Amino acid sequence: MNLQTIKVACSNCNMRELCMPVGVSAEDLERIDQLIGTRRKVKRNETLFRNGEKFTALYAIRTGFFKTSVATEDGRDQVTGFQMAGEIMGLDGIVSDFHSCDAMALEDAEVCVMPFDKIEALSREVSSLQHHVHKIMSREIVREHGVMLLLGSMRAEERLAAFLLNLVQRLHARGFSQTELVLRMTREEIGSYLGLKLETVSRTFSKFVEEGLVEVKQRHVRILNTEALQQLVNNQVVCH
Amino acid sequence: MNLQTIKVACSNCNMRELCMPVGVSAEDLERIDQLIGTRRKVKRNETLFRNGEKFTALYAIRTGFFKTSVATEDGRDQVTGFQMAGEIMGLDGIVSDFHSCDAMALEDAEVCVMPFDKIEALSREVSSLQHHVHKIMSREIVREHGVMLLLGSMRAEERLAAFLLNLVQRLHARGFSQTELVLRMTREEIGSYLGLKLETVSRTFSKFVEEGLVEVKQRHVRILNTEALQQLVNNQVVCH
DNA sequence: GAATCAGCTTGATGCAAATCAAACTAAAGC
DNA sequence: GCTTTAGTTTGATTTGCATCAAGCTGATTC
Repeated sequence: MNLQTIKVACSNCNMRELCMPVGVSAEDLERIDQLIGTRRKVKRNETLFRNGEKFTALYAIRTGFFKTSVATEDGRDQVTGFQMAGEIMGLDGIVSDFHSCDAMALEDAEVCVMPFDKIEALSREVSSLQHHVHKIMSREIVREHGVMLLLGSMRAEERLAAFLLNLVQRLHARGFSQTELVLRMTREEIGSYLGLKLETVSRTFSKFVEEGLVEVKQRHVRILNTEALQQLVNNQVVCH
Repeated sequence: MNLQTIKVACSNCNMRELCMPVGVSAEDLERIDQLIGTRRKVKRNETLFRNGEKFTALYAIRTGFFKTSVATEDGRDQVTGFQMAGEIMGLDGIVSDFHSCDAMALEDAEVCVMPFDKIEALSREVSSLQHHVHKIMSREIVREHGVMLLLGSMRAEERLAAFLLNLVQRLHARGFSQTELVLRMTREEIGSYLGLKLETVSRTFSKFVEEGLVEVKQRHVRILNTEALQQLVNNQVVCH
């Protein structure tokens, strides 16, 4: 059983500034605390929700790392994103009341379950929460625009560089290193996200290593030249 | 000057069932009418909003056809969608208060301007409107998942087939033919959306014509074999 | 009605990434 | 410890789409 009934509070959660609106009165914050009915633990390789399941809640990641993916009838699938602590999952389910993608934990994880009817009810009373929910959804739309740009118009090197910089930037915002990271996903999952085959991902990593842009040891990556990666993404000629 | 101050009402707009929540009381519908301050006409090749402009409102298309696109610093751009009557634009601006994409009319158009602060205020009072707004944003997220799948894992033929079927399906929902359509965009714009070059789009159209799947005369397209196109998208072998 | 132009088609060629294949590595299971 | 397995790297080859190039079509302008 994955459900815990111990009461938890956003007000003393260290992810608060990522999940929750800022500048909320103590009174409103207490009400926002009520949103979270339960927490749920999800083990590595288990799904938080699956395509076709009834939508009931949004999920805020407390710890762990997820991937979301969509699939076609003929079995191809596409990773649509990687999510880490403080990020919200489940927005895909609102439109039809059923989830339209899978969310799988890539490492043991814990999420806060926020029943969506409660979110809507409280949003009607706390306008900062209302606006926050709108921003979260808008942010996801804008993020996906960026992925479309990547998939539609970038070459393999540019895609991988953009991917690494994005990951490390988000990790940095969570207090981790700006230059070192541990990949929680396989080369195949990276490839699926970037519209490449795993061999191409591997070769591109090797190329970056040869060029001295990164060090790679299995899933441990150290970025040696952030600027050069950034220039790659911007399609600028890198002067050696 | 593109602003009109004549009062317009959602309650007697024939796009209502596309823009607005269904099953709303007469009273609430009257309040929803108040959302639309003005209409705005946008001529072909003019922009409704641009990347970097202040976000103030969402726009519901009354007539006409738009494309939205994002650009990188180095000049590449990516069409992120084509929008038609009844669809909502501007969601990208909520997160940062500034638009992050361009919206350009591909034919003379008219939109309803819905100031976002008014939407939020009324959403707090009319829960059906609130849920409707959430659904519109969720629908956009799910749509973009589909585009990611297309860009990340489909071949040129599959992409174009999916594109045509999607367009014709949306047009059909608006009372147009299930088999005939007029493309409002160039081959280059289709290519940008599908992650292909215009030559590839053209060649793929020609291939479809050779195979008897469609008739193409300039921008007029008649679909002759919907099922075969659908099988192409699903990557199934088509038996001849 | 000739000239211009944007958009489209088609052909020839090149190349980036996919595919096929094999070997390597590290972790997990017995 | 040895075996198995999932994941990764690297090489050889193929291929689908991009690129380059030229000509075509229909609309617009003078």
